[in-house]
Amino acid sequence: MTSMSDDTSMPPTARRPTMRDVAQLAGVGIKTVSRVVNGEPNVAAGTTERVRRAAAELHYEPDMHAGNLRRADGRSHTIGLLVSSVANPFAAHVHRAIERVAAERDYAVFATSLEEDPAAERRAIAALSRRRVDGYVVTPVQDDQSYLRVHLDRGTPLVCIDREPAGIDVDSVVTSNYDGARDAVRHLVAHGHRRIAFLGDLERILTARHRRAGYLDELASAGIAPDPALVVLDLHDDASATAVTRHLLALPNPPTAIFSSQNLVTLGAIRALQQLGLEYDIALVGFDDVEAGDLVKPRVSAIAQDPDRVGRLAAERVFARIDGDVSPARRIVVPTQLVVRGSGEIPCPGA
Amino acid sequence: MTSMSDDTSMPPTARRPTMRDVAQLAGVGIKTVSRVVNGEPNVAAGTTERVRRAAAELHYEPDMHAGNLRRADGRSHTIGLLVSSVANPFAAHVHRAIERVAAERDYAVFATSLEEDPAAERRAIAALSRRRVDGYVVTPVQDDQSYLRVHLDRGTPLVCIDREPAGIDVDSVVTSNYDGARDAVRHLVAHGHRRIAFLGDLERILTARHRRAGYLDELASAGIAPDPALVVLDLHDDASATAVTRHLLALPNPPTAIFSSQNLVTLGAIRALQQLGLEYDIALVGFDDVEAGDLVKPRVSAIAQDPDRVGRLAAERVFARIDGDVSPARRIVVPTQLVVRGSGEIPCPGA
DNA sequence: GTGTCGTCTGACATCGATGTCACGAAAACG
DNA sequence: CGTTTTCGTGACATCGATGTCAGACGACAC
Repeated sequence: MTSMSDDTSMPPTARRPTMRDVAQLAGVGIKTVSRVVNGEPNVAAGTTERVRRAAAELHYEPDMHAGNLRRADGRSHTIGLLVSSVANPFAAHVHRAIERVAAERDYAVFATSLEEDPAAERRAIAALSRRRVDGYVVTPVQDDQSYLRVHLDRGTPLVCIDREPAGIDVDSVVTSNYDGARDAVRHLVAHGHRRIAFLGDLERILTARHRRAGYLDELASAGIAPDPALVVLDLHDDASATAVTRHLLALPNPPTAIFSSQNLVTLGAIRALQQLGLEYDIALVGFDDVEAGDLVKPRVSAIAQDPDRVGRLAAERVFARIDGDVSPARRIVVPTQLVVRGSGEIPCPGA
Repeated sequence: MTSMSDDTSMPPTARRPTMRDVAQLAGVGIKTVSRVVNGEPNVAAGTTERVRRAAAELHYEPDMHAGNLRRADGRSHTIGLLVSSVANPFAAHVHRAIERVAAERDYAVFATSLEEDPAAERRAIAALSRRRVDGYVVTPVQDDQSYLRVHLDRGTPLVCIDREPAGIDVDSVVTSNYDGARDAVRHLVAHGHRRIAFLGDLERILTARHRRAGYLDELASAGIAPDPALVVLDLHDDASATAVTRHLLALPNPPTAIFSSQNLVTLGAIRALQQLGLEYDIALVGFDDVEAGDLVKPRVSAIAQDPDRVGRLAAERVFARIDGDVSPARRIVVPTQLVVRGSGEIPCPGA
């Protein structure tokens, strides 16, 4: 007869010990265990020791959620992060920066990808609200965030990143999209270019519109009339960017420079230039730096963002609010930086 | 006298409504609200409607944690993900894939970066355990995961990704590091190379050791005696990789090809080659594809991993376990793919 | 008209913890 | 030495929800 009643390997699920179990084993009241676990004062040294030993023996882990139910401040020590996609390099670095700040305070971070879907934004907020997060860091997708006011009124702070909120008055941390775009265009103009193409991201996205505005305004202040044929909007992946770039360069009167407004679009443009063998003839500045941008030839000039700083500042704002800061909403602009590497300094042939 | 008692903008925190509030407003018992919210049967249509209206009017959101306390299955509908860094492109894509599977089941994902710190692994597990996650997906950092057995025994499943677990018998989803490395070396040998340098990641990391083993074994089966001078280990960033590569190429008898075992290291090697003007003379294959690898010249050949598949499979395993699957632990290997682009096909000059 | 049944509903105990409070013992005070 | 304080401790109510159970009611069969 083989051992059917094997004690050590059979049980698929052992019950998770509670404070009561620890209390019983230590021979004390449940409240005393609570005191020891939470480091409250007025527990005899010997008692503390017994409780600790019992807790360790049972591998006891307190249930934060049960505790929060009764606890005065009711904090879940959890925040929620909503971004376009956790796989997007910019968002991923923002995430890492936020996590770093959160870790210092023993906060855990829920991350959710919205993929530019407005419905996903509401769903994600609801899901996190049911989990009672203490605060949100959000890349807004919807046109209007006023539906979030209820959460704010209940004391759950929210900070917007990358894009400005609409309909609510909350802290935001944004990149200087408009000024950055102007910098890019000014740089190209300074190298003699007047026919500068613009490869824009989805117009649905606020920052894309800001970059377009910067492009147009800088052209205007340089006294250059924009050529509608050189302005292409609503690009969001590199394949379409490649196709569009090839098309632009095949025009009878092609651009001599390109300002691409987003990471993937920049990669697509470079691919087109390489295919046509024009990478040393057409100037290119991209918004948002590309990994390995200094290994491509010519090396890629870019308007670099600072995701690390965006994330850190956003996290600091949420935690300040969680800590009770009730000062007026702040709008923090993180400047971009023109990274000069080569592709943006190709001079205009005619000039 | 200005309005000091402004009702609409003053209150910093409004109380969050509970089921009791909804019940009161709807004129029903609290249990009936619970029934409606959870879609339980046997509630009159009119009552359901009144409750719904009351809940909507108060913007009621159920408290999942309070519910789980009493609920029979006790699921928190939350899983934890531990990776090297959420900013690492490989991990970020794994994360996205896991999130996709989780979203289908209304699960939220906690992501934590360990940065190869063994202590961080234990801290993260403890933090998530206190939050009662239903499962873990972990990139192990510690040498021994047997301390996790308690969690497993309590019915919280764990799946390892990228690296094999040690000391516990759980599902794992790993890349074919060893075979991938052999593929890389075989490819270089096929192009006539015999002096192939190896740029290895931190030896502390299991996968790094596997890649090194693959490198050595493939050399051996090609009848090539490894030159210790060409094997450099413990590289983890691109600056040191650049320096080491420059050093190797300055040797009296330099390598004719390089196999770099990790993303950042590959970038560093390319930089060195470009600085020396040798990028068309020295063959290079990198483990793990680099973004924009097809825009660099020569285009970068690589052993590509499939993070999307790794993430999806890992998530499927965790959820299967959460659903009660008690079949033996499975080890799933996701194959790598050799991406031929140019840098790896540079022939050996002598041959 | 009466008994049985299914539907609809709410009172109450409970989940695992913390906040309040009261009590006994020891310490500090006069 | 009596009295006030402080310390150390546990009983109990409570947080916001769900599980159990019993009761009210109307429909239906006899």
